[in-house]
Amino acid sequence: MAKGKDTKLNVLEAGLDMASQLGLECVTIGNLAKATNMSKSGLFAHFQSKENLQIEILHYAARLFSEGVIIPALKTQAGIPRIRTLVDNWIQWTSELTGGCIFVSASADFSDRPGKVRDVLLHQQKEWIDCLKRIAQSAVNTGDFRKDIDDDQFAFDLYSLLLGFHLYYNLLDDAEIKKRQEAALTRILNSYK
Amino acid sequence: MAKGKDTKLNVLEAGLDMASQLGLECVTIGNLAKATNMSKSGLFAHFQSKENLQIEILHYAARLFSEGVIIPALKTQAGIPRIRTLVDNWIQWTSELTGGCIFVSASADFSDRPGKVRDVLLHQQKEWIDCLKRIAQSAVNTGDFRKDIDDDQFAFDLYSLLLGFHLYYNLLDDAEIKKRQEAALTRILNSYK
DNA sequence: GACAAGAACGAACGATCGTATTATTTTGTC
DNA sequence: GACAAAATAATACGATCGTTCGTTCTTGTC
Repeated sequence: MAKGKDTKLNVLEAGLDMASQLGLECVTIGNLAKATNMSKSGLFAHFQSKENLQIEILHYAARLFSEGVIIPALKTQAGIPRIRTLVDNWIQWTSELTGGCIFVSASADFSDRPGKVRDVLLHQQKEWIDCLKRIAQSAVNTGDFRKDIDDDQFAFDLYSLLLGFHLYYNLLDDAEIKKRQEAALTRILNSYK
Repeated sequence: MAKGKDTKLNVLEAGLDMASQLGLECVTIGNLAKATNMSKSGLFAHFQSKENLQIEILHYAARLFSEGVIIPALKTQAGIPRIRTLVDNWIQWTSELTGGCIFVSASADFSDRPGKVRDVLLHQQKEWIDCLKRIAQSAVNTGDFRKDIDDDQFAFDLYSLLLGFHLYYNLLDDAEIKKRQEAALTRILNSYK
């Protein structure tokens, strides 16, 4: 029976949208049911708890993130070009969402909320950082970066830049933020050459 | 009548603590009443709506932030030493809070939630960025920074760094984050000399 | 000590929360 | 088309949400 899959995907899409605007904790089963023209109980049956719903939204977001940000970057030329593509894709990803990036807001919201949701989120964030580290290493291999770089430091530098962009873009609505992000990125890249 | 002031400060303190852990939107009047051993209605009377409560928590946090982070930094030697003090104070501030920094989580949560809370938050964030710009200018005046720097870019660079630190410190619980933050700060400072 | 003002409370409102149970509709298989 | 399984809905539960109202306790002033 394929109907259930379709419905669930619809719900997850609407859920991600809602989480992007209001935060993962404020995605309510009632509101989500309204948004998808379903009954509360019909929607609830697809997940078995709100916690599961939140986790599935995170997994759904991660799938989209992987398909839209990471994989396309890995297909481009390794080294600095790949890093620039990754950053561009990330910015594309966060600007396509109605609100902000779900991982950014959830990271702030769930860092002090122990439970399965936090565990999943933490795992995802570590994977993302590992991804940044691998991309740094591939830049070492191409010779774009020098050999003795600290890839953890690079991941931190790059992620911080994206977090700054996220704030300036979403809350502050800064018109010149793209320019500043590019300047900062160039400075970071140069420091690893 | 001074009793009211005391109680209200107690409530705001507990409210800030709760907001730091759960996010500003999840500060509930019922829970806050329990935390302060008050009745819901007794507590509610001090604010006239939940929105006002949230706004007053933000103002209370801003006062503490100003007293604990900004003013002490302004009393130290202008230039790079002042910038380093500011960063240290900021880190001190966020690690003294039970959860994360209320401004960081609220910025993520309220960027797509129009209303008075968002307006206050936006105003505070712009003031904070102005503060960073002024401190950059004072470093220009002392000669620590060269004359043609872009102070908006500096504010962005520094704020991004703090946001990165915040994530690594709170969610990822990274033991080496202090070291990485210092490395990144030094690199930023050098690029403005 | 009377009196007004302020502070805190108790109880209740309608709405919504997450969840469970039970029924109905839709779907795929034979 | 019969039948089982899956998907969705209807209804209800206790808890909590933000808020209101009327009452009681506390405080300061004269």
